[in-house]
Amino acid sequence: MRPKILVIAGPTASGKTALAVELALRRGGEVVSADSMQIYRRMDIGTAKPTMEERQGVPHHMLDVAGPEEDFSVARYVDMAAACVDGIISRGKLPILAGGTGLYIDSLLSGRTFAAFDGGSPLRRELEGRLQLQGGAALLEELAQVDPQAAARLHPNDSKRIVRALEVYLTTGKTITQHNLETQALPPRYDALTLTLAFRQREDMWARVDRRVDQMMAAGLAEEVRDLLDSGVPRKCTAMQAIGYKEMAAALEGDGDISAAAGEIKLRSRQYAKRQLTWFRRNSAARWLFWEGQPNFPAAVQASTDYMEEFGI
RNA sequence: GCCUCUGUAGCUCAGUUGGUAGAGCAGAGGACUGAAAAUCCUCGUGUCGUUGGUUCGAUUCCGACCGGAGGCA
Repeated sequence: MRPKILVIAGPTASGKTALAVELALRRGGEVVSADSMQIYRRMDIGTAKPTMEERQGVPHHMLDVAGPEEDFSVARYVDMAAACVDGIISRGKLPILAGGTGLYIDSLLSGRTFAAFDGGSPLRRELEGRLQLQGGAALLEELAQVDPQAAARLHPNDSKRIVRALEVYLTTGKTITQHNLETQALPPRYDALTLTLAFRQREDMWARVDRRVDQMMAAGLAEEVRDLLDSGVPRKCTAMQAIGYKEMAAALEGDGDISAAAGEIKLRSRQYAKRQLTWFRRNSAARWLFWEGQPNFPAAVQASTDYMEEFGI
């Protein structure tokens, strides 16, 4: 029998943290973050990492587990987060997986494994070089020779995935299609009740996102980014691709227009939230909690508790 | 007051030598298996400022009017 866990998903600024903490306090749980950017140390304001006050004494895992110059990955996340979840279970408490990175959540729950990967391998550099010279269509054609199914699903412009598919085949001798099939056949690691938070009206979500960005600016996002840059964190690393960081870094090293950067951050955050919703919508088993205008936590706690009782956690 | 330029999709603009129009951005939807806050795909009918005129036909030409920008006095 698979361990049962609670998952709280939702787009950015939908209230995941507050609900997770509240439920953890009531039920005796610990929070495991499922956020690809809160992973990094020294990135607190821009990632809206829960403060100590917000955590209210509830243990939080998978925050600050990597340096900003490090390159993290889903595979590393799954390994580490699974250990956290299992530890919580062994302590007799409820694991609450809370976060907005759909790939991380699904990968952890499904028990998915990932094909071998070695960072800056010569093969990868070669593939990327050829991508520049010959273009995606040529590489896609080459992929079609060995893995027609994967090639059929990929668009010539989707160079990131074309390169990875070729890389997987050339390093493991197994096509990514086959790897995916095998991994899909694996039994899920956990039995999850997923609660997805969302705003009924898109405009309400935008307003919330905008307000949150204003709060980040007031809390010193510009200084946080400045510090990262000053300490030598390269602009191109994964952490600096986070929304809020890349725009602010560009402003700080460019025209210095901080308020224009804030506007850009709001825009990118809204677009990100939309993409998150697209991801979450495909989980047909998820229970959705919709906010009417503003978040209503007492009501959400009540609804969540009902669902949890029904689910048996 | 006069002169010049300008008014086209939510925004910035292109265009039609007269046959009712198209890009970027925004927006919507989708994808996603070791970068995922990343990356990629699909979707464009709007009184062409208003109103007269010329014309088989005007958003396109002409006039007037109403916005906007600049110049001269």
